[in-house]
Amino acid sequence: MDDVARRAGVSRALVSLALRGSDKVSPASRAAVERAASELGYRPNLNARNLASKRTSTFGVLINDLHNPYFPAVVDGIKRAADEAGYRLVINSAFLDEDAEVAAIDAFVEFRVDGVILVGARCGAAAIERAAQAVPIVLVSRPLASDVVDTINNDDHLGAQLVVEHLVSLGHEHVCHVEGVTGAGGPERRAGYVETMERHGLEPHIQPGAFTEASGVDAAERALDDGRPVTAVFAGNDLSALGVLDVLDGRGLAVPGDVSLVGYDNTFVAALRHIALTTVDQNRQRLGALAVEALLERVEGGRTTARHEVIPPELVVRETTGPPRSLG
Amino acid sequence: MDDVARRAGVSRALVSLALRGSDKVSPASRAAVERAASELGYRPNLNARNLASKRTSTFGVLINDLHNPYFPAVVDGIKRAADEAGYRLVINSAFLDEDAEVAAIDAFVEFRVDGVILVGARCGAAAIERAAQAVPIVLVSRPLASDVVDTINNDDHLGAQLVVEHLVSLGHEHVCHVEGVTGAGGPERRAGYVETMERHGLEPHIQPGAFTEASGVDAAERALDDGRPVTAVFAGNDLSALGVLDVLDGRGLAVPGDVSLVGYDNTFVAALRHIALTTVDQNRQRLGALAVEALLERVEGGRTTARHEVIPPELVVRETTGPPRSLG
DNA sequence: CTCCGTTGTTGAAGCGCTCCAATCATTGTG
DNA sequence: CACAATGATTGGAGCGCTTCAACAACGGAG
Repeated sequence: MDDVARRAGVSRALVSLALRGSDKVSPASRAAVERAASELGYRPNLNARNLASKRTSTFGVLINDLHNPYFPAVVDGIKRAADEAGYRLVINSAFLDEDAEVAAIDAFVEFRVDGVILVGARCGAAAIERAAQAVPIVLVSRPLASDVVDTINNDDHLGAQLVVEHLVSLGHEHVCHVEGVTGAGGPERRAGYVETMERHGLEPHIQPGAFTEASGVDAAERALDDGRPVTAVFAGNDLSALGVLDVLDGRGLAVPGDVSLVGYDNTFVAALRHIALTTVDQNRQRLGALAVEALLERVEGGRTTARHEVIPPELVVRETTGPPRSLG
Repeated sequence: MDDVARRAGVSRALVSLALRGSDKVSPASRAAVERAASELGYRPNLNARNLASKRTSTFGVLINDLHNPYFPAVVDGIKRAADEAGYRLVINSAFLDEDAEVAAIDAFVEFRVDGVILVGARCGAAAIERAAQAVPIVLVSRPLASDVVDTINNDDHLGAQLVVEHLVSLGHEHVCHVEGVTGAGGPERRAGYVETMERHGLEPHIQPGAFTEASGVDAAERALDDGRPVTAVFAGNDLSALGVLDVLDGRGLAVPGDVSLVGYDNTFVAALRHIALTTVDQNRQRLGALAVEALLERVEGGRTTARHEVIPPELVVRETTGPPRSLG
């Protein structure tokens, strides 16, 4: 930086101002500085800048599992909103390891990011609230009743309701739900399912599961061997729906001819033409954008109370749902 | 840090040493420092540390497109190797935008990361080589004949050869290849296909395409309407294979009964039981691990010449390949 | 009892930037 | 023509850490 200043014939302070586009720099010196900088191949040192200015203009984004096709769209939304607000992003993934998650959050704190977005974090609430004392934190896709961190979630209860309404309107009465016990939103989806079924005077039929393809396979086999009639399956997420689909195929049951199938999340797999799964879209881009908005409110707006946002999801009807055979 | 020093009754310098686990600190003062630090909730400032020590112990990882299911496994391998070597990771994604890619690389340089790993980067070679003057760079999944950056790739030529050998050994003579023109590795796969076909005295049949599902659909339709017989399709990657699969399904052609199908990459989609696509595994974890290794050789080993690694892929036979109907 | 090698500890000098108060140059006003 | 107001520029302090030469304390060898 000294070199740049000397070469441009100005002081270091002016170089700093010019390079950051301050408006109190004469066009002449700005040009001189820019020429000198590019001739010297000068790159400002972010560490020094962050240290001196006591802010990083950076948000940390922690993704619980990079492998999960659910996340990219959320990060997409975050990225777009952050770009617009002039913030940089630092992404990290914990690959499902809780300790790694906490370590990653700590790293964000040590780096002094201006805010942290946790997407689908699995780690304990205590660790999160502790970190929240040092930096604003917003949780996406993980409900948490806290008054120190913000949360942004889709309305899982409503999403499940949409699914059941759709199936019922097609004429289904025997809708089985493959729940996602541990996963985020699982309990809410289940509750929405049960409530809506009962409102229509139908008997809930729940098979335990997780948010994986394998659990979908198990649940489907149990459901079909159970004895109770099943004309439609509402899987807890797209991945488990694929497991169900496999079993249906394997048993020669046509979809949606014999059994209708619905997933949740609208991941790109559901959109593959060869699968064309009816599912629920959470509007993940919006989820990400709202997370950034919440952070900005705290960082630049000075908000200190927690904000808990719940946005409505949308049913995406594709080719795995239709009227039950008896009506067909 | 001053507070910690005072509370522990030692100097700031000693706090620094103790917190980084130096071995020339007495157990007594180490304990005192650690207690003081945790009581005060002290978090070292990474920016200050990086500035003072002139190294960050961090590698920057740039993923060309977060949405592509190809990448997570590579990052997984990188993460594991970096952890082991005591390096932190900073991940970023450009979402297919070349300018964003260059900007992200610049950001890595400004942050003074110790090394950069570009996974599937699309941006111009010039930009990469320029950045390479400031920081060691290794390219994964993007061949580039350069003597300033390292590259780590799978042997696409060999992979294609494995595919053709597999199909030929099943009895296929009419193997169509849906190429991936622009994508990384596309040309090499094509060349491997052509060469192996010709070695077996078979006539190559190539349909242009890209590495997307939609292009697979188009290519498959063209191939089937073309007039030439087709008993097997070798798609450039898994995604385009899914497009092909959809067309085959739509036309009532059984897979592999009427037509065999092979992809490339072994993404998790290929492994879905409902799809069970025969494909080629690049050993992406290894790719990532080798990238870290290459970086370490430069950073800690002082290597300055370029290293170009090509690792052999493996055929993964699932359920979309079988003997052609005429032999069945 | 002195001298020296260890081991543990410290003060101070940076690292490369930002930011503030102070300075200088210029223009407009009565 | 002096004086204030405005705009452009600068020197220097300071951000929170690491590093290194220098120093204190201490036991063992001569």
